[in-house]
Amino acid sequence: MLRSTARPLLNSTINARPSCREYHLIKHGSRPVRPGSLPNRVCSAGMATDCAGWHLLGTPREELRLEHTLPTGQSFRWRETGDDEYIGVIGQRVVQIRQLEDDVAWRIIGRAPQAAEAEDTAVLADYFNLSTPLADLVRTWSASCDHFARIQPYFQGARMLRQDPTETLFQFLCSSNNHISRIHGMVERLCSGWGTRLPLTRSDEYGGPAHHAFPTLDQLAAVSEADLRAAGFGYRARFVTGSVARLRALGGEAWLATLRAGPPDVAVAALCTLPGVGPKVAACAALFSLDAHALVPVDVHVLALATRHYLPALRGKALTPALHAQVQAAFVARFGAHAGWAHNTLFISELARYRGRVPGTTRAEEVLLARGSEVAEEVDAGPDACARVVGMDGSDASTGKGGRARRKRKGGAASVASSLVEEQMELAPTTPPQAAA
DNA sequence: AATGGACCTGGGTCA
DNA sequence: AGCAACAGGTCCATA
Repeated sequence: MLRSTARPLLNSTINARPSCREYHLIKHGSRPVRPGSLPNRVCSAGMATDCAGWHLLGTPREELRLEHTLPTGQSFRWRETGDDEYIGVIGQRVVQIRQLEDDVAWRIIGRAPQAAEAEDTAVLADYFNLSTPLADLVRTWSASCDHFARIQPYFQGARMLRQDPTETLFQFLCSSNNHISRIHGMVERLCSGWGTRLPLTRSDEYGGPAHHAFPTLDQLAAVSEADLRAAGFGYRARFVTGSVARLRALGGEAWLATLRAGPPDVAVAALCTLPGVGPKVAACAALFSLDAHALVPVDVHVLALATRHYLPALRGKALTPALHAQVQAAFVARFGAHAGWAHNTLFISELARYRGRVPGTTRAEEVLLARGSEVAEEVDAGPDACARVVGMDGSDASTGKGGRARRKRKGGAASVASSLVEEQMELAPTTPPQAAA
């Protein structure tokens, strides 16, 4: 279990507001923490008017960064409510959570009656998988993979969550052939429509929408395919009702929970018997909720980075179950028992919204693909010329689907050129961000 | 065993 | 301003 260091937070982060300078004792795990050290961000105006209820998770930045963990596609239950601040639901609790300079602060702003306050800390620690030390793993992975070592400093604290199995399964049942913003809405409608509402306990600072627990299987059993279609689920409506029925026949939530104890391949095989669940969705559910830390959900992004860095022979091949297994094996061979965690950091670095954060890697490729052969000649001129071409000063705004579409059309030539640029850029020194992002 | 198409919907791109 | 292609896949029907 991670433990917070005893050192006070930086003076510059201390809030000067009188209401926050009272000596509340903020419990952190079994240890009280002097709240005089509660930083500005926690007590800032506009949200909190006092320090009551806030706790520290005890996670330095290399262990947990919210921006790399909550909105990056593991869970669709969090809403960004401010700069590095989120509100979401963990089980029966509504949680407000904020990134601090070198820790994370949280408090419960709503809960079901049966959710005991005494268990709050344990629930948070479990959800954030705090028994697994990410920083140690990162050191190991960085030693065994140059590419990982290069991109990781830009994506610190990308931690795997340990979510509820039922909730995770249905979230990712919605994810097929879909995009994140829409999945978020679908999950939200599922919860608000059929989940139990969680009463707010601190309504003084919160004026947002109501929060709901994820519906239980019994609650979901009352939902028809027509209901779901009306709620915008499209063809996935049938997957949801079908999986609900089958799960209930198998033993419901309790059956799903037993998969945590068994081997990952058994869990994946079991999940794949559910309608709408294929290798990718099963791997997501298992990695994000069933303690299957070695599993790697192979989607188009992961396949792309895998062929680029580990399995060049697979370039251009279709993402079949057999290929999925090959990529999975390659990740385990390289990253070991927590390959799924390593994959998570690599995956984030491939996302469009984060592309370009690492100088000379994914951004270079993106721009190269967008410009095609025009750039290829520059590549031959060496890293310096290449850096000019790809706009290392950030002036080039070429991102998104355009590049992807062109990649498909350009086919092999662009791919070859892209790896060439990457090779060149790997030789160029990069300057990772320092302590601050 | 592998490949190709269909499938709902909507936010972001491009002409 | 509209539109088409696409999105963090899965299922089913074919050779």
